[in-house]
Amino acid sequence: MKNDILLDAGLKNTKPRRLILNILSKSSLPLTAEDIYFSLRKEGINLSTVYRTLNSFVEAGIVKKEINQNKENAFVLLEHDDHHVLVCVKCHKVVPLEGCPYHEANEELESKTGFEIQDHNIEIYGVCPDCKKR
Amino acid sequence: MKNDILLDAGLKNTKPRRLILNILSKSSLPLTAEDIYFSLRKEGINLSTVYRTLNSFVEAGIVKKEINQNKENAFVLLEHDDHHVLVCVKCHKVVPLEGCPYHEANEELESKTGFEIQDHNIEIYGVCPDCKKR
DNA sequence: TCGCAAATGCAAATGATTTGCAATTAATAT
DNA sequence: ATATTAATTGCAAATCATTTGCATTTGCGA
Repeated sequence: MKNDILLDAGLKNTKPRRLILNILSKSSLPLTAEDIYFSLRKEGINLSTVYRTLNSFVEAGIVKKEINQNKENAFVLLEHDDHHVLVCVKCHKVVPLEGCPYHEANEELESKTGFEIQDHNIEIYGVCPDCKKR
Repeated sequence: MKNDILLDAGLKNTKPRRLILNILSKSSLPLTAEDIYFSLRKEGINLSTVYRTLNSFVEAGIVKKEINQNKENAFVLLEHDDHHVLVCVKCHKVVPLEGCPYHEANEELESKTGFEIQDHNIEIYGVCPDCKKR
């Protein structure tokens, strides 16, 4: 069941962790520690706890730490990582892609490398049509 | 010529910027502001200048800000981004991949989206052979 | 249910990044 | 080549993000 995410990772099943996991699971965008702290303001969870929890989630491989569109440190559930995006190097627009042109290659990659592949993330950089006009 | 990178980006061609660009161009790994500051210690460049320069490089689309293996904020020349890596979600080992299985799809993607593609970055998450054993 | 290691909250400390301002420098027009 | 002007820099101080120490609480296994 779902709560085993924590147990499996060797983490005690506590209220702050359940709450934070829940918030992350509802957001496909990466969230900053502040974002999460704010969502939890009525629960009285401490900001230190948010940071400590996020760090242990990263350590456990549940969550990925990355830079969000606003250049802040942010956290996203690995399984929610927005896998395929085009990023404009001029205006920093981010356009999600449909489908995954890399799916077929996974099996080959698994046998070649011995990795058990769970997820992947593709970012493509270029100049968007709007910025090309300028 | 190479120095036009700065001019093209609308940035004045100054000594700190040339030096920082040069350091970035020699490293395929993402570097922290501190890393760069340290490399420049004999040049007497101020740490604020390093930060300001890196931010304007990011703004100009020359450089990407990302989280390095040590979970710090770091900067890498877009053209040096280590494009294809396997990341173990258990031990955080990073294994670079040879070749790019996504290369052929670029042309199709350009015509489909109108983007002028310059670069791309693929991260694949999974469990490495060593961690599978445990 | 008990005992203990792990987790939490709080306040304080640290570390990273940004900012204000005066002095300098690079690009532009003369 | 020089003067003009806006952009850039260095420095010190401020701010913001993140971590830490410690006393208290809580979850989990015996």
